[in-house]
This record gives sequence, C-alpha cells and structure tokens, in this order.
Amino acid sequence: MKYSQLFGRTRKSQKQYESKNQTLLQQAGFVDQVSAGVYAFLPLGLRVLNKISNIVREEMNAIGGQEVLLSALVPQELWEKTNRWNLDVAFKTELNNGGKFALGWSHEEVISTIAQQYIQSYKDLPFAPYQIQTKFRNEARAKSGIMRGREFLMKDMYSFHVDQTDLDAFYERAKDAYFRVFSRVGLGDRTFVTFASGGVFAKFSHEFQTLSDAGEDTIYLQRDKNIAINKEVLTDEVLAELGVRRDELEEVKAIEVGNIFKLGSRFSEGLDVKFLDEKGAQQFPVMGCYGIGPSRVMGTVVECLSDEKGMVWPKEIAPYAVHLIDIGEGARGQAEFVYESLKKRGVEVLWDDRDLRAGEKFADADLIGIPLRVVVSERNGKMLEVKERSEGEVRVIELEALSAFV
RNA sequence: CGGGGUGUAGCGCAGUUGGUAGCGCGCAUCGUUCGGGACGAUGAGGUCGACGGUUCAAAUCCGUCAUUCCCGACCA
Repeated sequence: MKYSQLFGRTRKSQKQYESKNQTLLQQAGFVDQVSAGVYAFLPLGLRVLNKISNIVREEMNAIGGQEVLLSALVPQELWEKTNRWNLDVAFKTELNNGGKFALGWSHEEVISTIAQQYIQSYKDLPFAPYQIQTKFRNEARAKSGIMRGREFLMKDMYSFHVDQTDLDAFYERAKDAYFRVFSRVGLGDRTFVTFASGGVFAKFSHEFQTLSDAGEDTIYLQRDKNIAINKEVLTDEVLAELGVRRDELEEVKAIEVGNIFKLGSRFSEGLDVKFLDEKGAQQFPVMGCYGIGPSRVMGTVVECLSDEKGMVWPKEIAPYAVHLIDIGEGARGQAEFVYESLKKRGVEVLWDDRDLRAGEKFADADLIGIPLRVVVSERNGKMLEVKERSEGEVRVIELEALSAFV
C-alpha cells in the first residue's frame, strides 16, 4: 500500500487524552471516534483488528469451535425467558408494528434457542459454536478509548455438554487456547488467569487479566505460584482454598481481556433445551461461555506496548510487516523496485511514498509502529537500511537478506 | 446515574471590561530546501454545539437541553 493513497493519515496536532490508546490510535489514523464509546476503524486499524480476530478464530477452531454469525437484533421474548429483558445494558428498539428487540449484548438466549433444534440426544453433544460480532452495551459511561465502548467487537463462544465432567475438560482446553491467543498478540508475558466471581452456578469464573495501569480492575498476584485473584472475590476463605497468604500478594491494576465462565444449566433450563441420555432420561445440557473482545485486545496492546514515540505492534498483529521509506528524489526508483519485490514475495508493505522530508517520515513511522522500518536513499544505493521498531539498532543489508526480518 | 471540566476553520488551540472572530498545523499554488516533524510568498476555509433570554449590540452575560473528557457509581 502506498501511504499517499491510504484513507486516513497521521496528525501532528492531537488532543492528548487520558487514554493512551484513544490518543495514539486517533493520531495515527487507525480509528475515528464517531461518538463516546463508538469508533470507526480505518484501514490501518481494521487490519490490526482483523489480524487479532483471525488469531482468535484459529485458536477457537483448533479446539473444535465452529464459527457462526448470530443476529444483533434479539427479540424481547427470548430475553424474558431468562429474565434479562430489563437490564440497563440493553439498547432497546422496536419494529414498526410494535415488536420489541434489544441489540445483542450477549447471546446465550439466541444460541440456546437455536441449539434446542439440534440437540435431541446425548449423541448430539458436545459442540461449541462461536461468533465474532459487534456487541452493543448501553454503558452509563464509555471510557478508555476503544477499551470500554458502547459497541465493540466480541468473540463469544458457547459450549454445550452432556455433563459437568465434559464441560470441565473443554473448559481447560478453552483456557489453554486463550493463553495461546494472548501469547500470539504479544500480551502473554503480562496476562494472568485470574479467579473471579462465578455467579450463581460456579464458585469462580476465570478472567484473563493483562497487567496495565490503564486497567479498571484490581487484582492480587502471587507470581511464584502463578495465581491471580480479582479483588471482588478476595476473602480469607478463598485465600485458604487457593493456598496463598494475604501477605504474599501483590496488588496490581489490570485490563480484563477475556473471561471464561461455567454457566451450568441456567440457560438450557431457562430456554428449555433438553436431550435424552443413554437411559432415555431427559437432561439439560451443561454450558460454558467464553469471551474475548478483539477491539479491547487491540486497545490493550497499545496501552502495554507503546513508547513515547508511538505504537509498537507485535509482528502477528501489525497492520503491515514493513514500513518502507524513501529519502530524496534519487531514491524513488529504488523504492519502487523494493516495494514491488516485497509485494511479489507476499510481504505486506506500507510504502511512505509522499514527497516529504526524512524527519516527518521517520516520525510517522514511529507513530504507526510497524515492526520493521526499511529506508532506501541515495546514500545507501542498492542497500537497505533496516531498523526494528522495538529497538534502536540500524543495520544495512541487501534486499535478499530482508527475509530474516519479516 | 451523581460530581467536575470542555465546546470557536479538517485537526490542535487563543479570544481581556459585550462592539459580528484570530493563531499554529493541515490544505491549494509558486519558489528555495531535502537523513529526525524546513523556510518564504500568495490563497481557500468558520451562521463560534442547539434553543431561548438580557442588551442598541452576545463567541463573550443568564437559562434550558444536547455533546465530549475525567472522577465516582455501574459492569454474566
């Protein structure tokens, strides 16, 4: 992609928000705020978001998840079956004939109602559909850039099992899959599985909490034992159960990037999803649900991995692999050659082909945060000057040697 | 939903005791520049959030509503 043709661009003057991700993503032209908690993703931002979604997709598929796309409009009657119609989070709307709907802020009702048609026998279980869809939540106060919005992208998976044992086994596989997701997006070393409130049917749920001062949650860490506990469930009883002492805990701020939850049979009972077991007896499937918000993950990466010059994207989710810069008119032809060569090799490259001075191009490259910067100039002739965004070292190499960096 | 701040050109901002609006960036044209956000010249671009009130006169004072940011509350 040639930067001169890109929809969206960097700004020199940018309001400095309290939220780093809001400031940097807007300044670099990755997102545009439409309203409080409502964001449009521009080409660069969408590329990142899609890469995160694809990682999630791959890892969910790897444990047997099956992708679906549910409806965003969810009728009142479904919510009423589970007593969730009158909740503040819901954006409500209605048809011209008066039928009432809420925009989906979670989809247990929809998926369970559909599942009901396909679950008759224990032989039909287990399965785990998931979707990646925009969720709508009527937050009283949107905040923190793209991390707590009124609409946001969410991967939600729901699993259905014949019994608790089967759920427990799948739950552990989902937990592992979540670790792989956070590792791949570059947050692995600072993301902890955290004991959190389990609601009515389970003692705990598990949150995936990424350490960051920008986080809304307070968690307590025992790093040696790799145990983390959300402040909301920190009691002496819980500490005893987990085998940790209060005085060995470290209090930290964290961002909840994922949450997995054992639902038991609340929804299968509420929505009357039943199957016949081996003995011909009617049973309710045991369910689990598993959420990750790709847009929140994107914001979290910005919060955690940026520096004073701008964003620093990990390779797996960077909008492009290479940020090509040509300096001086004499380098234009060589830049064109390098650009075409890289594209032919399947390397994703953003070429800043604007007729600007070097300083502006460097500053924009730092702000945008693509992992590898490649400079061509008359000074370097046919050689390429490469520098990784995350470190300072500059190397001069031949085009053929570039594959070692991307 | 309570509390505080904010609203003026595409973006970031200034605008004093009321007298119908400026600066920087960006943008357009030209020239000089050209390895860490260059410089000069010329130019385009705003019913000052909305509505109502006070006044000869309102970006400016008063009221209401909407907006946005932050703190808190909330957060299957």
